[in-house]
Amino acid sequence: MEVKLPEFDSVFSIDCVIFGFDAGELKILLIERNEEPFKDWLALPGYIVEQNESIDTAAERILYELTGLRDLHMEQFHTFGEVNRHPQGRVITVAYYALIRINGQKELRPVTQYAKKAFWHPVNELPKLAFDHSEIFKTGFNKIRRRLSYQPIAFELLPEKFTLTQLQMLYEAILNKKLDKRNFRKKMLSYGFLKELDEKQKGVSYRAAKLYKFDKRKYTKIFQNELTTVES
Amino acid sequence: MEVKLPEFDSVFSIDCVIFGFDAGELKILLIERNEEPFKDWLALPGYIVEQNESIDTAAERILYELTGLRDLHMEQFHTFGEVNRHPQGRVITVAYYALIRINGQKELRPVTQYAKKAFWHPVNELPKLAFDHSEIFKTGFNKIRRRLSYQPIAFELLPEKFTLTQLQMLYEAILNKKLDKRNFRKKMLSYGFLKELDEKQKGVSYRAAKLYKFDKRKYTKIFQNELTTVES
DNA sequence: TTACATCGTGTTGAATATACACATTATCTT
DNA sequence: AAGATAATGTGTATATTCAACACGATGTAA
Repeated sequence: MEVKLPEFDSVFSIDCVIFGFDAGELKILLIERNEEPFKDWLALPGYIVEQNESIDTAAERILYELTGLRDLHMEQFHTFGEVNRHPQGRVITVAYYALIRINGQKELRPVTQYAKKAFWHPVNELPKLAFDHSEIFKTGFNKIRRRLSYQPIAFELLPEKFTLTQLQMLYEAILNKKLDKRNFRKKMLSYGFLKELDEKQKGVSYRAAKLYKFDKRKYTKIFQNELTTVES
Repeated sequence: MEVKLPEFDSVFSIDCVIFGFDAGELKILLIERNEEPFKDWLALPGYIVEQNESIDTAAERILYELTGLRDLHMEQFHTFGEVNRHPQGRVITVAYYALIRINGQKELRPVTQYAKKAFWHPVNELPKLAFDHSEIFKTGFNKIRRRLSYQPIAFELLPEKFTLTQLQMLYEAILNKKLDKRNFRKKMLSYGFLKELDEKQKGVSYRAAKLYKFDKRKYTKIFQNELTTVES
């Protein structure tokens, strides 16, 4: 080390926008804060990056500590660096998102004291969130919307077996518009990564729909072809 | 301030991937470093964010200091946060890109001592760069490639008046493939944001081509309509 | 005047996207 | 068991977009 890096009172943090889909509604994961500033406020799960961990690792750890959720594939989508976004000092935050299945089983249980609890909240009618988290959410939501229109990322939100109507409802929830049933089905099936199962929906009081499953192998094959990247 | 933020020996930095187009070639802006580490290496223009400036402001300042360029519209595209990406400590860097006109007039002249010089270098055959800058460049290049396929961002690289052939050559340089002349023209003109001028190319030893100009007003109108964003 | 280099232009067929309605099926109720 | 209910599952016609493809016109230079 020939030159010392300057020492500022500044830190990095991670905030996570985790989308889930349940009961026909799109939701995100919020925590209730148990720490100042913004104690008792609702906020995105987020915390400070340790000095010896990469930001991707930090994102996983932080989400786990605040919500008990693990092993989800998150991706960074934007970095927020306004000077006064944190009242206690300079904090630049890297925002990540993920789409996951809300599974009745999975309990949301913070493993640190920083969060009182973690829970799913519908994306419509979100309350005001701590810090600039409302803006972070909005940016993230717009990202996945746009992404959904050219990449089939919706499957990550659905249970393993799902009906085409469920899939369509999810698209409609994210894109916030009605889609045509026949055209939607035609298009989805034409991709070739939906596998029709020999099984039907259970427990509905009307004609049960066929269940489908997402064929990841075919999906990645198709998806890869669409990306042209430089390697050199 | 009730709780103090932790004090790590960690800093934010900004790195800029600035694209230009000249003599039919796509280029990026590099500097020759005048500081350890990586003294004398080629690198992307980049430096440390001050405590009292937002990252967007920092990006502008840093680019100016290292290259003399001002007032360009940069956008962040990714944040690099591996633990050991900087040999002197923990440095997380937010990468920005911009597309600009290389103007014969504009001198590239660093105003700080951190860079010995700044210059344009063709994106093909880039040498190994300092830090993880080769990777940052690659990520940025892939970003603009993908972006070019759904947003007409190429105009930012061309002189104010340009021919359709020049525009096509630029697309071909970025996308790295040949395009069909007639289809390309048809499509570009169909957008309606190209304004045909009453002027022709000068100084060529063959039939001169018509000059066009980019109509920013129409462009933004069309462009806005394509984005559906959430506001609430 | 001739050679050269690039400009500028249209059509056709294929693929994709859009608009649109009703008979079928399983369940529930009486 | 008959009828009501609620959602499933399916096809066609039209418009739009994309892809492939070649050559005469024009200006410059020798």
